[in-house]
Amino acid sequence: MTVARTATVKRRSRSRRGEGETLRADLLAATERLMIETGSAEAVSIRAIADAVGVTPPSIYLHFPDKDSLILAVCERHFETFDSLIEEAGRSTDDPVESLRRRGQAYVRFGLESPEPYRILFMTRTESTRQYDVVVGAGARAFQHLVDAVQRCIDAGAFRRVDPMVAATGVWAAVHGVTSLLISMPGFPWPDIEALVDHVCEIQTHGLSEPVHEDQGATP
Amino acid sequence: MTVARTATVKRRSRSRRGEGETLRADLLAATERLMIETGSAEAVSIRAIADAVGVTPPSIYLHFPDKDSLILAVCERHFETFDSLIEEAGRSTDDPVESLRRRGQAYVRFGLESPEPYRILFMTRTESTRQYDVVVGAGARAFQHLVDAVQRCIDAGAFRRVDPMVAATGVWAAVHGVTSLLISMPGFPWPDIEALVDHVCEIQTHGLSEPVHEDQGATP
DNA sequence: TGTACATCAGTGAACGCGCGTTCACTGATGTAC
DNA sequence: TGTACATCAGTGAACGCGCGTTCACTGATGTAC
Repeated sequence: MTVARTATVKRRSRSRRGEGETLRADLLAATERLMIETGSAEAVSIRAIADAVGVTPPSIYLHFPDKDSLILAVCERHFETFDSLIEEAGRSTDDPVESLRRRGQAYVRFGLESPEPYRILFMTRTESTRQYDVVVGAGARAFQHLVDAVQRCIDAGAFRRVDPMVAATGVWAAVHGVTSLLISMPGFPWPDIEALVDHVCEIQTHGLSEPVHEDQGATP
Repeated sequence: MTVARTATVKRRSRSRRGEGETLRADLLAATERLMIETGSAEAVSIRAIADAVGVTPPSIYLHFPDKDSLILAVCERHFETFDSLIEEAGRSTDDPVESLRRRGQAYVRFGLESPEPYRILFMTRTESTRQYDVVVGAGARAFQHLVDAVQRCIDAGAFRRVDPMVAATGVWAAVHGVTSLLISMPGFPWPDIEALVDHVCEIQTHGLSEPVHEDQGATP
């Protein structure tokens, strides 16, 4: 898929001396927007980005060595947004299980609101060393936050003494699963999304809780 | 990513009269192989397929109206394989919960053994009407099989009386989540894969079971 | 039994396109003397 | 205060490439008479 390039292009006025970096910011913003619009990094061309900003293609190379670096810089920004959104949601309560549930909901919300960044972060194969570094680096940080959240549930006695790494991976797989399916198959007859996300979170917390439990609010 | 095309190409000998359809089969096989090798349908070119089969590009159009149709035909075949593999695994036991677990394990196995078909079936946005028809048509059939399997667990009294549609979607999301993450991020420090898949299945069955249960084998 | 002919299963060359990237350049702007 | 000049922030044109697809054709093969 390729995005239509406008025939009449509005020229961006040249930056004042010493303000060349403003173009860099504009390029990042335009690339991000086009990535969201087209739905894939491959479909966003250097020419389309240049057009969107009102500049000629070669000027992009004044700020990024190649196209990959530009796409990667956009992904990096998104990973930071992603991590801080989840952390914020997790901090909004003192109850560790409820905190984990809110993290899960924030995760799905991020994915559905920013499907293309989500796709690039979590749904495309990370091949190049550079992409690997960015995604795995930032991703490992975010993942550690999740492991900590699971550990707090175990410490509070709400979860069984499972391996927190495995449990956290399972939680991640569950929220990623629902997010990525909703993104990939918008035409599928999904049940109510909110109910589905609640169910997924409930299964995780119930599944990880002690086998016998009566005060957790699960109706028999 | 593009696959290197061999310089010296072995010519396929022309089919005998009335046996033109054999090229069709060869094209499907070669396309499937190239899709697996390159990791994406976009990266497989008409020219590369023609080379692989030992034929010139235009002859492909004798059998498929365009590239999309060829790719789609490959996906269709894979969906049938996929569905029958899962069904076979599910039928290998009479216990409905164990049957569901085996389905989950077969699902992940299929994804890890055929990552590129899996990616095309479940991880790329289904946009074109034709792709939509194939994937949603075959997918809906496979999904109904899963709903039935969940329903059997409920009927047997092993699962709570949840909405089987929602529960099945949750199970799907869980196995899809772990499969797609393993495919997308091979470099991530995953825990032992078998233990992870077991854990994911266990969380689903435990999470869906009645809150109070002592004979299900979960260690406290 | 021999031959003209329709048909089948392709071929070879070319089309126009969009792509990432390079190269030599330009013109405004700030600075040194 | 005026001017030469270095530098900054770009431009315009072109490169080679691979792509999907089309078009007019070819040559072997089976069939009808």
